[in-house]
Amino acid sequence: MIVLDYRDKRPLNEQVAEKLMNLIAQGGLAPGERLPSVRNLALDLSVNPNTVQRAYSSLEEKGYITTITGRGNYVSEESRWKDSLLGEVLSELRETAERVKAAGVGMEDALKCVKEVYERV
Amino acid sequence: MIVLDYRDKRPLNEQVAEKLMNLIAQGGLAPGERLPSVRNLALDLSVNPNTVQRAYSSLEEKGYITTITGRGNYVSEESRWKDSLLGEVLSELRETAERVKAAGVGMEDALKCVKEVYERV
DNA sequence: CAAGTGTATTAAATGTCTTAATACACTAAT
DNA sequence: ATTAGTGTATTAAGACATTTAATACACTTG
Repeated sequence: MIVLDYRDKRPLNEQVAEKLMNLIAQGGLAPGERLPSVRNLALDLSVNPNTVQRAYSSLEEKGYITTITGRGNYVSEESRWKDSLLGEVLSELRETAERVKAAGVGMEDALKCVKEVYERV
Repeated sequence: MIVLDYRDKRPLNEQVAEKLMNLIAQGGLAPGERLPSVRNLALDLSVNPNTVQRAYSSLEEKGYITTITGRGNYVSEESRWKDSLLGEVLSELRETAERVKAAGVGMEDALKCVKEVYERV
């Protein structure tokens, strides 16, 4: 389900959170679906439960999942996170585009680059 | 010349390097121009000389500046860094585009976003 | 020679991340 | 009620990166 990259310098809890978020955003985890328990996912990933819990906490804070004590963590309805995700991701794209532009890349090349990503399988 | 952001979680030496790199890429520091000495910039930024030196080292490694022991650090000719900067920046754009796509943003919207950045003054 | 330069080293302080070992409250099934 | 499984919280310890500090050395220029 998830594979951690130990060469990546980012904290494990962030990696876990991001990968789950991507899964949710792409529909790999449907709204209402239950996530693995903190302890189970920690076992799967060979990671400390605290690390998984931090990942889950940040996901709940951002609205991707809903936590029910004693039951588990469930994927939220799309309406809970869709808008903020779009906003976040588009502002990231703007920032990157600014940097690309500042580096002297022409608009045509930048657009072509984005297009290629979309047209790839 | 440079202002550090202590709310930013990234290391100071990376911030210094990035801000100088942006200045160079945008022509704020012309090729051949001399950079402040390690000690002087450290004083200006209220930062340890070691921190500035690390920033300068990474800039030299990437070809943005040329270091001459006993004399100082000088901005390299554009040809030294232009290509690698383009590559780096385009791969960053690809990564961001992947993320934008994964979040469910349509290609048209993504392209429009990039276009708007370029058409802005 | 003197001043200013880049460079290197060692030590200490700090902060974050991660693991580990518990403990507690809640929920569901029996 | 008991039990198993859940989320949550706490404390301690270690590993690691970042930064500061205090030096020292080699080089270049005037």
